[in-house]
Amino acid sequence: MGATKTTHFTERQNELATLAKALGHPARIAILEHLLKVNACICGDIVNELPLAQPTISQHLKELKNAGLIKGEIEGNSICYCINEKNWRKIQKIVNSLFDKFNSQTNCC
Amino acid sequence: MGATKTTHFTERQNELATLAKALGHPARIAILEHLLKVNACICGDIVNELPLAQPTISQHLKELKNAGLIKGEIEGNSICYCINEKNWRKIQKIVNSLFDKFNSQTNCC
DNA sequence: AACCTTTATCGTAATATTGCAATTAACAAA
DNA sequence: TTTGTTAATTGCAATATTACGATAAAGGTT
Repeated sequence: MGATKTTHFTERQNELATLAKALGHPARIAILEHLLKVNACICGDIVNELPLAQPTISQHLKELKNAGLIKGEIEGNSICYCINEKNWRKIQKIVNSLFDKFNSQTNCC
Repeated sequence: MGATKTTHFTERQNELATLAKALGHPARIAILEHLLKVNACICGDIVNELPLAQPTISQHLKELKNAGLIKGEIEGNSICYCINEKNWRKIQKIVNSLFDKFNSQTNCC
């Protein structure tokens, strides 16, 4: 096979996995960190920052956008990407909800 | 191509991406949540919990173990899996170090 | 209009992931 | 030793991801 059996898992499990997957590539981490660093959503110069071709960057930006991590606004003939403020903290909470489930008191080994 | 260009990114970016990747599948989220729920590291009955064949579960467990999220200890002829206490919080911190970089004051859009 | 700049999309090749049947390995129990 | 139980490994098919050249689309500039 190879196809992920998403239907067998809960909505929440799939959502969390999808978010993690979006973060699961160094180029996308690098893109996010660049956006976080410059704060102002400087756009296509991400291509100059990273050692990847323009279509590849564009593809990664699309995935980050689909995951809700970033947003892009048209500005003249270029596009301004930046952190999706509305979702960022929400996604952080979703991720932490998994990590916070751990209780070291009752862990057996 | 298709091969991820890990060499072009920092150690940290690759580490974070690898961790996120390990979390990037609903089956692995489900396995982690089961381990978190039962607290005692009940072992191979994960296979009974999830709608996946034993070799598939075994493979997912291996990936979670490689990522440092869980550990497995031999106990008789079965193996006891549980959350890797030592790494769990550390990994949570690594993930949060990304999310905490966001400063809504200076975000432009 | 013709031209340039910027970004998305298409097409395709290389590689990685997912899933499982079959088998093996390791150990316990009879 | 033989048998049973549990989990890892192997081998392979199906699918997904990654990367990029070529091209298209959209808007600005002259």
